[in-house]
Amino acid sequence: MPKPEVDPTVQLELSVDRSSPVPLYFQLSQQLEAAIEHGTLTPGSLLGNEIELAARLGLSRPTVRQAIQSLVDKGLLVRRRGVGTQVVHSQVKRPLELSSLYDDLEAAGQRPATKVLVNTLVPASAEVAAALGVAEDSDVHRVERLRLAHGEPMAHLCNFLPPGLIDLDTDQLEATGLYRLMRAAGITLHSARQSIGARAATTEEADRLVEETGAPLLTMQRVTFDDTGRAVEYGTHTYRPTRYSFEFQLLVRP
Amino acid sequence: MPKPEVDPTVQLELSVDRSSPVPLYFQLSQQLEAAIEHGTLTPGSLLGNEIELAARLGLSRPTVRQAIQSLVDKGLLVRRRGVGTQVVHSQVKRPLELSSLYDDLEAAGQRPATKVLVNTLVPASAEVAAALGVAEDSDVHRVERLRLAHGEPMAHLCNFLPPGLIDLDTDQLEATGLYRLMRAAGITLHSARQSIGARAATTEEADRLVEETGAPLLTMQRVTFDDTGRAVEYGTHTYRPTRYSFEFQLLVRP
DNA sequence: GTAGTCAGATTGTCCGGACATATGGATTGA
DNA sequence: TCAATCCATATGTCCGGACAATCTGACTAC
Repeated sequence: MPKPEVDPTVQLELSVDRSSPVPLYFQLSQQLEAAIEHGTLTPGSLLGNEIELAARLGLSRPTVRQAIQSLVDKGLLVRRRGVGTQVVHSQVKRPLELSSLYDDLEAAGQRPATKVLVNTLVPASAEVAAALGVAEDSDVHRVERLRLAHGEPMAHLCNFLPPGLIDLDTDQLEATGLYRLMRAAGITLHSARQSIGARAATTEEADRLVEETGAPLLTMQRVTFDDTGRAVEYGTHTYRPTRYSFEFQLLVRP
Repeated sequence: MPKPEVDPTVQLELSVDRSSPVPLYFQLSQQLEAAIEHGTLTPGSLLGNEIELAARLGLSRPTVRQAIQSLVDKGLLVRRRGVGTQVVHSQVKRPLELSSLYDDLEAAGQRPATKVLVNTLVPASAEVAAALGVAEDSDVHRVERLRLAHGEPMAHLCNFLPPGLIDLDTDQLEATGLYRLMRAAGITLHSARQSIGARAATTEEADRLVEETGAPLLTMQRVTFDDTGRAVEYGTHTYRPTRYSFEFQLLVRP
């Protein structure tokens, strides 16, 4: 008598292209992720065992494991020894990337607008010098931007960057986000140290964001490092809490 | 003429115990992490190549790679094809875990105190029912706590939990954090969806936290899921922004 | 002197196999 | 009936090897 449970990957069209330069494990993980996203692999359903999956695809078990592991790291799958690998039941979306406000807004379908208020070289204050790891009073870029959504101000972004890293063109800054410019300049972002808090708006801050003096503001400070450990950006941002909040998904590392 | 550069791992005392039940790759990664933490492996220094390292330890290259990879995932190491693996230069500390306020405070050396204000069963409101995935008006635990540091209120924590999961003892809640109780009860936390914002304090909120009405408050909402996808906790927290802010480190996933 | 080329070094990907270990259900025993 | 034991199953760990892709630096040609 056959088991009533049917392995859902059997019906799934999985295939790899060995002539492609894309790694095999990556091809597989992308197909599995698409199937989960699309609902073909339903939450809670068990993936067929690794051995058989490898045999069916003509791959080795380590390759299949590598594909599955990458999805486990993303929080989409859970493995249980002696049981199998199953699709996580909850709605995992973004495991908290180093997010750019610009990308966030764009993903939400709100075409963000940016107004560059300041784009100059200034001597580094003690605070900025410490954050960026440069000498005090040495020249650093200072960029101040106002981010708007639906024509209303949403956030005030003040950033400092060490000189020589990137060419800061005002037009480009208004057309896209700072992180995209940095990535386009060949900088590989590695990590960032963030601090999120709140405080009452000063009169100056309130004027910029069309709020009342003393209104609550959401604040974020961030230092971003590239993979050599250099600080490549220091930012102090203020957000209107009625228009923006930080939303993200965390994964518990096992 | 010998190269002036010396492979720092040569001086390092690395060894593995094959009789131990601890996986070999884990033993190695822990020793490397300790060496980085301790400063024996200085930032920017190159790890010896994987082949030689494996030979010296009597391990296979996949095992050594697995150890190194786990540290790369933690953001402590960076690999470059054709170059080698080097210690990241910046100060990586916490890659943002699913943090418990209690643990955070304890790690900061502030012995946190907790006062349980409410610990009862209540019918689930529409909001709570939606977050926890239970029927509206069905019974759920409601726990309200005041977290104090140095005798001053720091945060007000309001949590809802589905029934039957855990025994909520008021004394235990005052002695430790909620997450520890859940882990101790055999619940494996998997992920959480968080939202951080700010708003002005209502009179009731201000009274609880010894603030003025209208003062800015930092707010956090969170739904936590276990590895079966069940929502195991929904919380609405308010923090005094002069006493607390969210600090964490993000890693860019390559 | 400068640019292009080439070789060595190192990680990235992949294979096929072996044994260990935890899980859950079926079998067996009291 | 209920509890303990056994066993099939699936993942976890580990091995040794092979070739490809990429980076660096030195060499060569112009």
